[in-house]
Amino acid sequence: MKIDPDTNIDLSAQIASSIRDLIVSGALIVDERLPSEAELAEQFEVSRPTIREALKRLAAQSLIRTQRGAFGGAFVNRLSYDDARTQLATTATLLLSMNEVSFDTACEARFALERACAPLVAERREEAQLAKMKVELEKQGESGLSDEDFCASDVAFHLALIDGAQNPVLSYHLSGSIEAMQPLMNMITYTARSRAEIIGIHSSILSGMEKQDGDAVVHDLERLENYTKKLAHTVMAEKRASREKTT
Amino acid sequence: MKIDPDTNIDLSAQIASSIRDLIVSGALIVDERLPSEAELAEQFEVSRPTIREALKRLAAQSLIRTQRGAFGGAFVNRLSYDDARTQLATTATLLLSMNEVSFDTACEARFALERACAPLVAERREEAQLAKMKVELEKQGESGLSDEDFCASDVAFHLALIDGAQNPVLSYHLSGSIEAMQPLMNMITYTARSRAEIIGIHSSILSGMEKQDGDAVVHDLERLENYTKKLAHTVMAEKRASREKTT
DNA sequence: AGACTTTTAAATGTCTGACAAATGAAAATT
DNA sequence: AATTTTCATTTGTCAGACATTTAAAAGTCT
Repeated sequence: MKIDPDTNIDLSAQIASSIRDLIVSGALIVDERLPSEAELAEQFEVSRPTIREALKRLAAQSLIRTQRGAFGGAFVNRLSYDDARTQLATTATLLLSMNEVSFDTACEARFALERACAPLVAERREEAQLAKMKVELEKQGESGLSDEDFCASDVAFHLALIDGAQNPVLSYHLSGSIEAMQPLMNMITYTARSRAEIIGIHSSILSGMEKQDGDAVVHDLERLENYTKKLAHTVMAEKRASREKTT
Repeated sequence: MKIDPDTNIDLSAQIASSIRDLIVSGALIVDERLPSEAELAEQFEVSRPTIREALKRLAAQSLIRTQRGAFGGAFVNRLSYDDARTQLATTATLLLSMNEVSFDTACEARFALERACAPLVAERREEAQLAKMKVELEKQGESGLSDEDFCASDVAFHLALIDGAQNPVLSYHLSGSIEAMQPLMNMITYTARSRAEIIGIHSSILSGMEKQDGDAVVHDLERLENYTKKLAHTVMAEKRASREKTT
């Protein structure tokens, strides 16, 4: 193992990249221990701090974990769905906030993805999901509920929905996207939205699932998408009006 | 700014986390310069190597970039779709390889996601996408094409398809998932697959798009999913048979 | 005055060496 | 045999130094 010091890329980035390749390719398997920092430093012919920076890069991606003490070291980490989901939600959030994505575009993507699993969900839904959705639906009807809690319950409702597909890979992709977009939507629309309207649609989704009617669920999700977009347009129009008034 | 040294968590992880929060919350905006490593070390009351490890963690997530020299430093990075896609593909690949996801589950998720954008694609597709898909389709018919190149062209075909939705958020989620899963599928099925069969379905997808017939595209994607699953089952049955023969 | 070159200061990149803290194995003791 | 102590190993953190890069500032020449 050796690294090219002539390029202007960081040594730690190169080393991280070559170790990452070993993990992704399967040459290093889950729970396998990497050589100690001192040994890696020798192998790559760099100093220990450089190796450490490389390992921290990998740790930031949850590719390795480290343990102190004798027989400690860096171990290849089994990437959990939870870790992956957290990363995806962060990335998706930043992608939206930093790239001037229009509300309609984000909204369209979120609902297109959710509708993708509606047929599977309707077919496979089990009592556990239905019960969870019922609980959230009732919570959304409570009068003392804060906007934050309503939003959180909204997210929980939709996460329960997609889990109904019984497909962890699908859940991973969708939950990341929903967790990133729902707060954004909430922030924009909470002033104008009617909880009753949303609860009505949610309730209809639930009954569609009970009847295992995928088409009905798809249709309700379309209604929800349209309602959300309409709200956003209303809010934006109001903002524009009040801005023009002050100038 | 101060950090708790009494917990078991690395100082560099805590510092990275608190800077990450500033970025995600918008307190630090794109292209804003962070204090120099020496200043950060003073603010957080830790040494420079610890600060550096924290910054490398953030760099690994493409949240910051660094520049050497006077007036250099660490800057909040605008997360590009490309960076985000690369990260998602790596994460999704590892999620599949490390968590014993069945082929059917991965395959189902990949096609459910792709079908999600089929209606949008059919409606909005432009000449650029159609042309790109035509090019790939012709390439797939060339007799001298290696398995690797056929697979790469397959990926390119589907990426062009989803780009037809003209929704970068959707493209991000889908391209990551396709890039992760297609090589996996290829590895499993390349021995048994019939290129003619796949090309036939691709060709049908293309004509559906030309006619802006979303339902037809969805139907063809279902055919492709079923064919892929069937291939995988065949291959696995053969493997099982040869294993039993040797024992 | 304007264009070019040189200097310089500031910042990251890397290295050396050291000590602290954790941790499990092995040795010593009861 | 069970418990305690010792010990070696490894990561976590620190201090200080030098190399390298970079752009601004100063200096020089036409």
